Amino acid sequence: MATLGDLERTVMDLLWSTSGALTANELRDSIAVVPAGAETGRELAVTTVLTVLSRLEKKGLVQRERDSRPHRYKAVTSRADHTAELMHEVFAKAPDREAVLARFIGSVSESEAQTLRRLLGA
Amino acid sequence: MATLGDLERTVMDLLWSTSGALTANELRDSIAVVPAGAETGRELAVTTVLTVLSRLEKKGLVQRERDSRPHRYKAVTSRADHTAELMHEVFAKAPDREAVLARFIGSVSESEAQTLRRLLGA
DNA sequence: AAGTTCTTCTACATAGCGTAGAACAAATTT
DNA sequence: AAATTTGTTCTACGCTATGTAGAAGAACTT
Repeated sequence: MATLGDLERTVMDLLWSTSGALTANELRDSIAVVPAGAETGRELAVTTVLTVLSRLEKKGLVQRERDSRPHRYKAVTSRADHTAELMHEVFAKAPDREAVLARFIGSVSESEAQTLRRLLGA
Repeated sequence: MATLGDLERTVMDLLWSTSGALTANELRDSIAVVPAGAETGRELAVTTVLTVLSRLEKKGLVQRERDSRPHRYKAVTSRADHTAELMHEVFAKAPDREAVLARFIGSVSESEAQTLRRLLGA
């Protein structure tokens, strides 16, 4: 799976935290409000957002509703799915999986370990 | 942590599967023998390997022994450590960790799940 | 000192991403 | 329907990461 750039990531985060589908303009507005750090709330050009959306669509992360006129975009998978997929991708490439798991487990918090125990169930 | 390119990855894999430290020439030779897929076993220029090694050093993935004359290079962390770190990095960025864990667990094999149970102890 | 071997510097091509104007298409208004 | 507004597509440019390596400089050998 492709790596996401900063803006791509921002857009995906917005789409992921929205149940419905969003238009390029809605996204543009939301992004302007959330500038990373102390930057001025500069507005992006809508075309910029559209370009990013097209790229995300090509990457298979975003689906576009072409019927409604201001096209609406939504994430294809949930953020959790996406993250888990990324993790698994990295994991699958390793030849020494057991060792990886051991170290990974060592890096999660106790509550997360708890969650894992529960999920792994009986 | 930075993403690795193909050649960078190849070099790291070689370093990871070697206990000792390797020289640029040794790496160059090994790479020539292991061309991805059906490509011809073309040799890289040593300088190419050296450039990559410098970049990996700058990224903190490789340590260089400057005392011995043909400098020797070795991986700073084990592959398992590196992989686990990458996984954790992705994981940490997710706001919905529980969901991520659930999906991740769903993607690992039964034997790996078994390993996880064991690692997580009683 | 001369020759050989190794390292560093510099450089170029390609690809991904942020960015957006220009041109084209569709909807809305008059 | 013509004009105007709104939205989409095409094209493009700059920057950075990466693969690639020659040229030049440094160090070791003989």
